Amino acid sequence: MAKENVPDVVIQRLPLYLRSLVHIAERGQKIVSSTELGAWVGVSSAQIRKDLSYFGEFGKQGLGYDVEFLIGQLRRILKSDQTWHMLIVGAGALGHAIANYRAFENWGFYLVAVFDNDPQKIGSPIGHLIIQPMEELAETIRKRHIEIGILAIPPQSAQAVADQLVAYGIRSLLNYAPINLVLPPGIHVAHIDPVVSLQSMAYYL
Amino acid sequence: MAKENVPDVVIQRLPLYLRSLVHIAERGQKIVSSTELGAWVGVSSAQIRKDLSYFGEFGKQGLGYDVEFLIGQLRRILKSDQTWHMLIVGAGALGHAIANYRAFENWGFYLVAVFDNDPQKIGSPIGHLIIQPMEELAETIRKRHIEIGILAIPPQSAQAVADQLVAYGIRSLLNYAPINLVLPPGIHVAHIDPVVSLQSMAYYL
DNA sequence: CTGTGTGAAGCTTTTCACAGCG
DNA sequence: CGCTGTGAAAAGCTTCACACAG
Repeated sequence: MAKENVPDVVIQRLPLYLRSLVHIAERGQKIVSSTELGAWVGVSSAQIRKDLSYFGEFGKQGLGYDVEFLIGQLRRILKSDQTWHMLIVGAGALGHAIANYRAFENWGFYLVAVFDNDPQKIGSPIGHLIIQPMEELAETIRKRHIEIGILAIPPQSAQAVADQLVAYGIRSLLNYAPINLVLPPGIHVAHIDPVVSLQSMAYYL
Repeated sequence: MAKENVPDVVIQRLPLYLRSLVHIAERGQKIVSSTELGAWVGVSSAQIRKDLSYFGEFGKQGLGYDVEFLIGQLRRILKSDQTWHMLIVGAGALGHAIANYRAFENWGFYLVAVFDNDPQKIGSPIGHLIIQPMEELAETIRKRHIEIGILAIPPQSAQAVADQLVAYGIRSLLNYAPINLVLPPGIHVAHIDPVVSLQSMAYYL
């Protein structure tokens, strides 16, 4: 399906291409060149052509790329054309904001369970779900076939909860806790830490 | 202050070093080697030594790095030892979660204003602030010396609001809207888009 | 002996530039 | 012609390996 070994950095750019392509499609545009897409995303045209060439030949020479076709190909490559089940641990302000975020389903990411260890919160509704106690983690992951965990908890407990999730079979983690998780090889983690982003930007101020 | 031209990728790693160093300091550890810090962060020891060498000689040969000293140096390099003023545009669920996030002040980032264009919301409290109308943007940015803008609005209006912020003098943007902003050179943008993170991870599933 | 700081080597990623096709 | 796809060249980044200092 995918070619040999594709650089990590390419995989991180494909979602950006996809996001801009959707935007271009919504404007009613049918065809796009690598130069134009590159201007939207902020990379060179050669970069885009080279990145796509890892996966096949999607363009028409002398013309460009069919926008809808390329969207479909990127969805397939990024596995956003199938269904994934996610859970959130942590039902604070952040957990609520994530649970009510409407953009996940479009891309095949379905939130199917939310957990918290606060007895006050357990049983309360959150979006269309009910907050569950941590004791039900293992069983819910197995029964609902959950592949992705989202951590929206304080940093003190993040490593321990991440270890639990991995022990119960989770292979991908989206970590909103401001701490670096140390996990076994084969587990994929993405960190979202606004302070880290701000600090990188502040360097240039 | 900073050496010649430091690669971007180095600047993006320094906040990760800082975050792990704080964690190490909280455990009461006084000295850390590049090998140990690398294990926490997930990079090689040579990488850490090389990255730090762009800015000076912070370690003691045969011993390692003084944790508190290195924290201080990284704070200085990343300009987290000074005060920055931020505003949020968008007072929805996400805007509220960000406004109530307690981790910014530790690093010198102070939220001083929140804006929304919904008349229903204007005047309501959010954290210790009051939601202001968009008409007050320009004046507030100037009077409060705001350098950083946070976008927590729907993607449809993100580009227009970003253009406004830049026109009024904002140089750094933290964008939570799932759209790629096209901005003039010299303006720094960091994107936080959980769908992009999830899509990159799903590739490996 | 331990662990930093750093040129040099090795590897990865990006850019170039052009053949080839619609 | 215009724009893709792609080897080859260039640039950038990481790792190696060792002199040196405590």
